[in-house]
Amino acid sequence: MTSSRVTLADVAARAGVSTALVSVVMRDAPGASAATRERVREAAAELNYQPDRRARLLRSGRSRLLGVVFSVTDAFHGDLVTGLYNAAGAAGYEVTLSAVTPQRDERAAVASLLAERCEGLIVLSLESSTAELADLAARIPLVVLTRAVRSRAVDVVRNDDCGGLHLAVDHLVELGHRRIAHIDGGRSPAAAQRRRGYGEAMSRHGLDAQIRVITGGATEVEGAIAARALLDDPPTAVTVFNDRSATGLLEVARGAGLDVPGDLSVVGFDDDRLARLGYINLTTVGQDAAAITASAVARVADRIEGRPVDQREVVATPRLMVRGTTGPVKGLTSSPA
Amino acid sequence: MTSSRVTLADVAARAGVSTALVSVVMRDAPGASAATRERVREAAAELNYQPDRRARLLRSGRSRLLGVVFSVTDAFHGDLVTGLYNAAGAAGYEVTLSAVTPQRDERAAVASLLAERCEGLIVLSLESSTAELADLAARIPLVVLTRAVRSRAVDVVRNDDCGGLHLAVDHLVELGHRRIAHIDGGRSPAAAQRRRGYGEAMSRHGLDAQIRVITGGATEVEGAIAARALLDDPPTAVTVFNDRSATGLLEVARGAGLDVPGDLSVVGFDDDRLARLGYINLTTVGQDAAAITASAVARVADRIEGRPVDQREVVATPRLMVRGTTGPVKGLTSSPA
DNA sequence: TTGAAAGCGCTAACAT
DNA sequence: ATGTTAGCGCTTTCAA
Repeated sequence: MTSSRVTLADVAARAGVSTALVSVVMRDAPGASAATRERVREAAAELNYQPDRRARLLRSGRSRLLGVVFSVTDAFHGDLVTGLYNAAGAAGYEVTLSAVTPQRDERAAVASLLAERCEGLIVLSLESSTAELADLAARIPLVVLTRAVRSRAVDVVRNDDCGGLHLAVDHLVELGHRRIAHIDGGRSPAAAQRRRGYGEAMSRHGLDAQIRVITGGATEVEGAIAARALLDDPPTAVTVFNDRSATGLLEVARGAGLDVPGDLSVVGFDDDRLARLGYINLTTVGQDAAAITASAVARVADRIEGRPVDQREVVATPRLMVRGTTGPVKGLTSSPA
Repeated sequence: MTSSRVTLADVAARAGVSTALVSVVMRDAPGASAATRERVREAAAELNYQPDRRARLLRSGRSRLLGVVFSVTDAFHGDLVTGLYNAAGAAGYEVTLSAVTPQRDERAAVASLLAERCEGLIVLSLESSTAELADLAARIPLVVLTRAVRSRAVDVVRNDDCGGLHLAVDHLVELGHRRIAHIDGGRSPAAAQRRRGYGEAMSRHGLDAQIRVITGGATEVEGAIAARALLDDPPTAVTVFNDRSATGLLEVARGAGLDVPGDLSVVGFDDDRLARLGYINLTTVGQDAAAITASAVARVADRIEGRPVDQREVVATPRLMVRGTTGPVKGLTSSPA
């Protein structure tokens, strides 16, 4: 019943060779004749041999293992984990996951990874304080994703949130919008970046920035509240802190009889699962998960292998995903004169 | 820079004792004086010692490690992973995660876990065929979650989908509904179970089962289509295959001017993130992730530890989450006569 | 209560 | 091309 007790020695005995030779064959290392290789592989297959990664890594000193801390509740983390597997595989590293759950905090997740002797850590999102991160970074190569860290001692890879709002505003201006509001996301670092990007882009176009500040956060409810505030004197377009908030706003705006995008164009941020749903179909600023994860793996590999690193922070370029909630300003298309 | 090279021997040297004793202390095993314990702990802390789990497990033969295969794209898997960490911890097991992504299939995820020498596997959802699962189950203790498996050779823990629809229908009947439709979810095993539960419950109440069959699946779009079909002659309530579909249905129903729950009560299934959103606030049948995961861990532990197992399939009891999309039948509350 | 020694499954030197 | 030996960091007899 419980096999998996097959070891190198078993394979060696069956193939009639030494364990060292089996090791060579299993690792595709040079130093074995084709005939032997064949025989060893056959024996291994017959015995259903699985190399024991732990023993292998214990002996060889290096683990080539990257620990990834992520949160099970965050949809975008799924995209990042996907990218990390790809990037790590390409770079010759394995990935081991450690989840943050409501009952398992970041500290626990990190400790578990440390006990597995990862060579480097990639941490998504974060409860940890800057000080904790700096401590950790002093112990092991570390890259923090998706958030800014106020420390010159920690490597960070993050999205260019500021640039993302430039994209959003440019898109709306191109469609003829001039009265564009921004629904703010509260006091997270990301919200500040996005607010700034909005302001910069508006000035660049010589437009008045009518920032609607909704303090407190990033949820559907807050988007809905913002929408109500907007209804008195609606702009022709809004950029919203994130997709969740934008979804709440859409809900209220449509409920109040506004046509989207006829009366109001809406741009979100994140390109999360919600935004892609057919019936929401939100135009939004997408983070480039593939680029972010590739940078993260490259960076942590540089640290592990002792290569010099020129900058602590890598900023990824976002992409505008044009969908159904943005359109030309009313009257613009219907004025062929 | 790169520490983490601290070993038991280092701690032993610093504390002035043998490595065996340090091992005892680190494992909280009996056989060391309080004074020694104190001294060893101090030394370990000073050196920032992290036990090497690999070496530990290699030596002790057992790994007490449970491998979990899950999908990064499925929100409910997040809940299950959360529960698995809790249950495994309580049972004295560690959890190691292996994700299925668009570029990493179940086979790869399982192979990686096997190489880590997990003692048991818990696999969520599944692309694998029944035959593959049966093969795997012959090699290592295995429990499959969230789906039925047509094989007497595989342990399964799943939700009582049929019973869930009994709950939903009972709730609606209690609110005075008699004309209740069911939006079907296509040809998955789960859809069949839910359809059956609906039919059974309706007969039990002596009601006519007006099943609206929408073939093809489980998405918002399909819910929306079903809603349109319903609009000609709407029932007073519907049970819907899942929350995603129910969300699409809500969208269309409200867009058509129906008041929910005034004109139409809606019950979903899954209690996924969407359902809990304030502005959707869907009454739904929740799967008991805690119970499912506890059963799964208990079952796999039984197998690992060689305890007899009486049944291959464990069925968890779902729970009705009453929220804002169900209410009394119109006229019933306003007829105090 | 404490220490010495063996060995988990594997890889890396070094021999042959 | 192949085998022998040693030892990764830890736990586990067994002896003191």
